[in-house]
Amino acid sequence: MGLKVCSFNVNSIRARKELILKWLQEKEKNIDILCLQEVKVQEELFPYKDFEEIGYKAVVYSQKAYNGVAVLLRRNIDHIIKGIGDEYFDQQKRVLSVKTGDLWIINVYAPHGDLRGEDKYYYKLDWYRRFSQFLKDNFSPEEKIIMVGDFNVAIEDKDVWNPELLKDSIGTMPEEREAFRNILNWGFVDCFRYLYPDKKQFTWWDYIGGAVWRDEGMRIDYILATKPVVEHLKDIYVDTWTRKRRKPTPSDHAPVIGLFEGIK
Amino acid sequence: MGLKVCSFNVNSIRARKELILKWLQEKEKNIDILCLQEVKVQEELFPYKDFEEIGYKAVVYSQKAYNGVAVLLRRNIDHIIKGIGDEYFDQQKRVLSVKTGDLWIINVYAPHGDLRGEDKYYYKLDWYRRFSQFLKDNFSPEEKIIMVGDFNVAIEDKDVWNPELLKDSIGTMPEEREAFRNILNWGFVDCFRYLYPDKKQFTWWDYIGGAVWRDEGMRIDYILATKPVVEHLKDIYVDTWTRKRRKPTPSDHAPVIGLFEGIK
DNA sequence: GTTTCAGCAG
DNA sequence: CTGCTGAAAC
Repeated sequence: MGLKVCSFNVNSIRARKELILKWLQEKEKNIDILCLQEVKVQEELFPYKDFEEIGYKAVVYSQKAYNGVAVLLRRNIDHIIKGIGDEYFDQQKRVLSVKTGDLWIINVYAPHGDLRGEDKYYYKLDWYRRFSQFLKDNFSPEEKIIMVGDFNVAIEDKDVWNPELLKDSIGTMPEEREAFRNILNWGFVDCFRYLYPDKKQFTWWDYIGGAVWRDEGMRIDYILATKPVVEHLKDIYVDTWTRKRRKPTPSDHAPVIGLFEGIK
Repeated sequence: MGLKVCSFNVNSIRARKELILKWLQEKEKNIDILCLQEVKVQEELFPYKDFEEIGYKAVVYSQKAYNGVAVLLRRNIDHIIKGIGDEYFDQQKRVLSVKTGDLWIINVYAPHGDLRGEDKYYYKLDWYRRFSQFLKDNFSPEEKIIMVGDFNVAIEDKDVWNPELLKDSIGTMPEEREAFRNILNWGFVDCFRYLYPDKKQFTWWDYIGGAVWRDEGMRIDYILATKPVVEHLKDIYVDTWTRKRRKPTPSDHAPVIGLFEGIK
């Protein structure tokens, strides 16, 4: 009777629909809240029906070709916030907040970024600043909040397979880490690292060169929780069932799954 | 101990590979000579290996994105002619001739054409003239020749589902029919019509509107044979096993299969 | 309706 | 390496 929450960057809901449905039915039958990133589809074209048939209501905030997030759940939907309240940044559909009971779910797809000095490098840092503001404006660390998603930052060196090789690359730069750290400092706990201080576990592996087979990846997908929720954290793990296959082609990310017990 | 010859416009060997292999192994296990059209792939990228594994040697004459033909066979390859000996027309890879024993196989993908007066309308008629010349230059009607392929012409009104509706459309125009008739008159018999003078049987159905389910098609794929071969013709049929399905997506054409008995 | 490509994004 | 778009071809 725990609460099972999943964050999964699917890299296109259309390309991945069959695999996700199979996974939900054969491997992870009792996920309560499924947060998807990079669904890359117009909202009207989201396959609502397929997920309804297995019991999920879908809240979708998305756009054509890029970005797009969705929260699928088997619980009441009591409030929805689409975007971060910024006309400029909300041109890219990256954040969807859904309240169920007294629990907020914030589903995030942070910008990928680029190398230092490039346009997208600055966009990412600016986005993080604006996103911090959004959190401060709408939530309090005293509330029950589970924030999940692809933050496109590996918070520590132990979260990348080869820190020397990947020093100062996208997702490991100190200024990116600081931007993400600000979010945590506001009042979130990194659930995975909280339970497993030393574990090497990645959530993303490059498609190129079959990196997943040598476990050359990064941990950039997170389940974060405010203090009132962390108390209920029971376990958290990365499920490579979808990722470690060739056909049908998987997402380059694996889902992260958190278990919370005794939460209403 | 007959000879089974197949003509199949696959509309991309890469998109269709799995379906064709499945069909060859589950439905048509004993095809001796398989002629493919519109393989749409660079020769280096043709999946030679997959067909070798089930016993076929592949001779490929193809190009990127458009056109491209291949002859797959389980017999000796004694001579190969690529193209029609014309630098201009051979920019489009449409004709591949393979000799096995004293039997010639000529595999043809004729131009699609366009409505009267358009560039591609003239290209098609010009191509037919040049192709006639190629036949005269290289072969004799006294030889054993099986010529197959997508000729993009429905030779008679009974070869289209609605002759009134499709009058003067691509593939039914009198000048296209005359161009194809010239080929037949040189010394080829239309094997299907020879055995079945009145049968309504199409080989192509438009993807649009699910035409195949209402049998709204055209007969534009043929197996032709010179007199010394027609004597051995036993049967000919269109196999809709691949065409009548939704997944994996089939070609818009169905294969035509001819049976010749007592041929060396 | 389906496939191809280039160009872009990740 | 995989995905999406938009145009062109059929």
